[in-house]
Amino acid sequence: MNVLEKIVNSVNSFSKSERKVADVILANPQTTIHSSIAALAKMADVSEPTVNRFCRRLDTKGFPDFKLHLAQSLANGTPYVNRHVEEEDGPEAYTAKIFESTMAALDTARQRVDINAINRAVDVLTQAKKISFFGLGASASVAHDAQNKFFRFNVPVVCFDDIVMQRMSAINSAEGDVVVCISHTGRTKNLCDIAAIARENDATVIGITAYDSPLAKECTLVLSLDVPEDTDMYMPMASRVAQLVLIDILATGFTLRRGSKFRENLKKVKDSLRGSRFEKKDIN
Amino acid sequence: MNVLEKIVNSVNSFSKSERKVADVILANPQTTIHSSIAALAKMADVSEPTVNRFCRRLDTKGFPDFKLHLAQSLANGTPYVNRHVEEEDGPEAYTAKIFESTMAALDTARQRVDINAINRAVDVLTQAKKISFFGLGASASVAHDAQNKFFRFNVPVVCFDDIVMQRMSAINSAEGDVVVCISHTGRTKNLCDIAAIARENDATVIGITAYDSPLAKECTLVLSLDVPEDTDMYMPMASRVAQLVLIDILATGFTLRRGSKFRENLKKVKDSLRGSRFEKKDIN
DNA sequence: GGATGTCTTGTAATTAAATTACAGATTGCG
DNA sequence: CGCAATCTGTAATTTAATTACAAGACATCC
Repeated sequence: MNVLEKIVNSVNSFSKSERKVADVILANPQTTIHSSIAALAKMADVSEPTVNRFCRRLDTKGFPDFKLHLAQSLANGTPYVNRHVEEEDGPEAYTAKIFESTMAALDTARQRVDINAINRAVDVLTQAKKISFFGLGASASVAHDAQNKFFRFNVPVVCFDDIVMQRMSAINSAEGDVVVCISHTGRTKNLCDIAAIARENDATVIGITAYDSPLAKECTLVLSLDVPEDTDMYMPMASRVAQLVLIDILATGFTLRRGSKFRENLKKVKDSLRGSRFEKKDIN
Repeated sequence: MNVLEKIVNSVNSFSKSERKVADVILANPQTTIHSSIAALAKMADVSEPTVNRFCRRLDTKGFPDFKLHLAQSLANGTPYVNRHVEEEDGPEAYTAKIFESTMAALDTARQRVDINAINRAVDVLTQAKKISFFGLGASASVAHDAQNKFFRFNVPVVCFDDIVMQRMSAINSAEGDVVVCISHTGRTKNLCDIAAIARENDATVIGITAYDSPLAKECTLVLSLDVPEDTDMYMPMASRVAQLVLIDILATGFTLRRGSKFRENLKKVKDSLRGSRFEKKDIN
């Protein structure tokens, strides 16, 4: 609950002087946050400790902390919370909710992600002789995206969404090869097999999947994104976005590790696309 | 302008020590507002006056005033700012930056997206006889993802990332068919052709692309996502995430339009996957 | 290449602010 | 009316923030 509401709600439990303080604050909250305790005490015609006690009563650590809370209340933000889409939602509602819950998911992913694991993954990827991205179902498109990114780096990279091809590819892998297996749940049997086969053939296996999953057990290195998913929709949504961002991070780490000279190379790749596009001047 | 953005914008005009302060604050803004100037100075490994000078440089009266502004910024709903990855960034830094700039991109996308257009797109999609998703390059994986989602709805859906197949598919389209063309820039020649061909054959063409682009001109309906992209990296990152979220929104709108009975169908699809997976009980 | 001036940064002193401890006042109740 | 409990204010203490100043880094110009 925000502090302003809290003041209004508990106005009855205040003593006479505390109420004076409450009145002044409610009358000019904007002034309050820029006042010292002395100034506010004077405005409310009470003593400074009274103001301080008032702040404590509202579960804040003291006057400065109270001002902080008040400032936030005034800015009145409801940062991203996970909001579920409901049956009767209109377009505005579900659009906003999906954006917000995706952002909330990214926020938790950011907090939980293991930087060390990322760093090690980047290590492994930069030294790879060949990189393979495997995913099935919804994760297949993430694998495709990863291929598209790493392809630009001019390293041998493959991507299969076909179990048979994945299997063949895994069997042919060798030391120095890196296989990235992507699965939100980590419980897709076929993919676990692929990971096992790849490891038997001395490839390094990176899993973008859940900790403690069967797939994770088969991997050399696990990148986990504990993202809450709105299971009501029966579709992987936020989890897959988080996976993509993780791919972006790995790709970025890769380019940074390779140094600035390498970045020029990327520019060349991008420029090479120009021929297939309409120039920007054409349209303006 | 909010203080957080201000910090990011003026990062170049900072001195070495001030920059250290900026980094610490951007890395943990929540902690900052509950810290004393001494604690923050220690975290940034600078002296207390340096922190104070930093605050002054940002047009605040001093440290306490700065904390107030910061608190308001954090509450204001846009805690995430677009931060560019730089050469010397370590894993923590670039990971945080990519997460944050992606969230910032989603935030601007949310604000700029045209709800009416979304609603009409959902209309069109629910009535489609057949849905086709076409994309090239980085957008191909978005098209794949869309296919995966809409496939669950038990509607005829195809997806091609091959120009020839796209062309054939477009030529064979008819009234009642919906073609979704995905391109961040909207300037890929081949895709413009596809859109034109599909329209000539009476299909409805939805473009997930930039306004005023050649592709947009060929479309019946344009869904635009004006997302700022970190062009230094020469890779589509945030734009593609925004596209995916848009796909999620369309898919969600689709299911809601179809009603609750239809949702049960989705559950069935999901349950059907169970056979290919390890049960959750197996691992706990 | 060295000297000079400017800009940055830190140490120590000062000032301002907030908090605590305590004592006086007020109110309610027997 | 008197006692107890609660409330409120004064003064002392502590804590935090700011200022003043000096040392160091850096660039520039001779």
